[in-house]
Amino acid sequence: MDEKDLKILRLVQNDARLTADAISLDVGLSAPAVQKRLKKLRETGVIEREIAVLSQGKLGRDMTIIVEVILERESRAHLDAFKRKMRQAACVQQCYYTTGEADFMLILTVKDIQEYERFTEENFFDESNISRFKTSVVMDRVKASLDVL
Amino acid sequence: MDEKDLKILRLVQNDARLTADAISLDVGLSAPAVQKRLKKLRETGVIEREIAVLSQGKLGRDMTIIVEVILERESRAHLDAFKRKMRQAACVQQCYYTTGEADFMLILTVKDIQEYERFTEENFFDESNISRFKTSVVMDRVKASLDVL
DNA sequence: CATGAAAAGGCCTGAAG
DNA sequence: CTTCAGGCCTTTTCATG
Repeated sequence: MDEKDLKILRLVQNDARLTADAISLDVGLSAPAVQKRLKKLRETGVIEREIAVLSQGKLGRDMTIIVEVILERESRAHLDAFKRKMRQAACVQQCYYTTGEADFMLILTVKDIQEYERFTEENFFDESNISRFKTSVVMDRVKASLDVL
Repeated sequence: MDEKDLKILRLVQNDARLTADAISLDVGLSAPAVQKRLKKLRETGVIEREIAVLSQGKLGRDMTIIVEVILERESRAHLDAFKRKMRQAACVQQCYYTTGEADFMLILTVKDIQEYERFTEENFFDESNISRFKTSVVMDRVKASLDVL
């Protein structure tokens, strides 16, 4: 992992379709050398995966909601059950288990507020283990980068 | 946008390196037909971009922090200034302007708590427009999907 | 108008220097 | 690491439903 690897990573984390040839010009290596480094970065897990980012708006899911959840009981079994539920729920994009007031922080994308209401009924009200939850509607997605470097 | 397009999108949002040939088997089209659909999906912006997801842990930035920020004054100028700052800050991965108690919700990744402290000093304490902020440290990143479909 | 088959071009992957 | 050759993927072209 030298400076050239970092440069390659900065490029592909913004555009995974760049050809090795294009990268080689920026980095100052031959195209095969770049490919070799990319292969190693994938194998070692530095590059976890390569994905297509879809437009939420064009797919009719342009509403983003943030939810703080506080559980009633924080036993291991209850925590795991809640985590499992969030992983399965399609509209949950991100779920964090946190310190502080809330136990969990969720970021969801939905078509409209009705879809969110349905989500809460299926995931918060049926199960009595939710103490309370606080909903915030996102007015502006100011920044949504995935850049690590 | 028919069912075949949706199937293609579901595949590439998980793995953008799939060949058109591999996709064609799942979708029931020829490889060129898949390529043409992919091209159109890119041109129309349904596929916004294709990126490499890097491992935060392997790059030494495995600490995730969530911050709720409440501003002192909510004038347009102050809002814009804060948004601009967040866009520039490298450790800010996501920034949302929200309804509810907090004005902004941030998700950052840092190397350690010292880096976060530095961030707060540079962005929260120097400027008097921050009323208060609440920090939560992420213990478990339960889910971090980007799947829209 | 979108699909499929075949050919041309470009890109990636190995070996040798 | 680079150069070069081989092979795969992609991208046209063109004919078809």
